[in-house]
Amino acid sequence: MPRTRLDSGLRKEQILDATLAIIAESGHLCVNTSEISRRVGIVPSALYRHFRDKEQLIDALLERTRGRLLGNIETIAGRAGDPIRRLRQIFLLHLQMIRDNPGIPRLIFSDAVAFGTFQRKNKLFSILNAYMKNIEDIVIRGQKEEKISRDVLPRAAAFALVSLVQNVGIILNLTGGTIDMAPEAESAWRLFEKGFIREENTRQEV
Amino acid sequence: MPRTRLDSGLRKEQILDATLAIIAESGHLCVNTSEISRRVGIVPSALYRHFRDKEQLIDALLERTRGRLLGNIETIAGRAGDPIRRLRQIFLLHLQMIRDNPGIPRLIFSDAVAFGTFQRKNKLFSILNAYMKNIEDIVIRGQKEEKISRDVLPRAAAFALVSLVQNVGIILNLTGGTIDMAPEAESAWRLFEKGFIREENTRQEV
DNA sequence: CATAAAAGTGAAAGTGAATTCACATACACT
DNA sequence: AGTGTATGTGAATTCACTTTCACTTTTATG
Repeated sequence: MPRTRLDSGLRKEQILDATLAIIAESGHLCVNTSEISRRVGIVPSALYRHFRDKEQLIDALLERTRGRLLGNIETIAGRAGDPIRRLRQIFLLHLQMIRDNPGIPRLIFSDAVAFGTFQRKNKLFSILNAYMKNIEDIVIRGQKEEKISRDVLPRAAAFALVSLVQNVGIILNLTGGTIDMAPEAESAWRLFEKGFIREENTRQEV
Repeated sequence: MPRTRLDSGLRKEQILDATLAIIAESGHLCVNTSEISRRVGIVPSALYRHFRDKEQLIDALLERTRGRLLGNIETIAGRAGDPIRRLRQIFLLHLQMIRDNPGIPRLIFSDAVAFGTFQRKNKLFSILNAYMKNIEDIVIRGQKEEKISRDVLPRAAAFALVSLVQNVGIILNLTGGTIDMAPEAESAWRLFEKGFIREENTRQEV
């Protein structure tokens, strides 16, 4: 006997929230229809009113995450100001995001996604690329403004940023939130920044 | 009718090899008894002559991997010579190892492991720690020898190295080996190295 | 060459999860 | 109030595994 009925739009959001929460807590292996529905307060078969199957549910979650992830970065990337500072802002913002939504890196890099369909792998890779592209653009502009050394490969900088953030997420997951390597990551990023600064600037400053 | 019979020790190795190969190709989600046994050339139930259950099989694989991973690094870490060069050797060695054995990072960071039993998570984390400890020690010795800046947090350097290597592995997995970010990783590492060098050294050189 | 232990086999039981379907009911709209 | 539709339910189905077990067959060894 149905207690309450909800508009499918809202219910979908609830279902995606529940799924992300499960991934955050226990990994995608623990995502199953009964656990999702239990959290939402409906019965497993009711899920199929809102999603064709589990695959489509995961796809929807990935799509929603994509929007949130890229929306955030594009706001900062578009800002004016010192490029090195902006890079650091993005770096810190995403460390924060990982802390708040531990399910996101887990979703993005989970095997469920990595070894889903061809399409899904592509979508995932396109998210990663779009993300890196934003970072590269900042580096390139910084180089035009003569603030960042021409020696720096924009893609390498983007790669480094993503790597550090991601590894914080992985270790957070691995240790169940016990060990937070964000300080190490920040410290590592500062080393990177040293490498960014233009030689001429250094000489002028010293 | 059994075609050939093998000593359990050899058969175990075969089984572990097959399992690692499956993980490399398709991720741990695709590890199942029939696929493993198919590759080895036996029947699923025969696996139980060699391992109590699937859990124990994965544990054994993890244990074997641990040995190989740490054995390699300790060889280099123990060597004499310029600490910055040694760090780079370790970095490059592990990029190579990932290329040769794409299953290893996948195993180490797969959810199957991360969300296995408490013990398994601990074992995994202890591998990571042992790995990082080796790197930290090199940095610390480098600082004593006045070759690496005291500003560098040893753990941050270890974290950075692991992050870069790991992300190469992840993207390799994600793109099915199509995209190899090792060059970006190497380039990023060079930026790090700039941060390592002692200020005094820089001033002397300039 | 006899034989016991180790390794392998195939069938079947047990499990848990995804999905389907016929049926029930809350809600919006008239 | 009456009605159609979207949402929810619970039982049943299907499926892919894992694991057990009684039975073979190989192989090493005395």
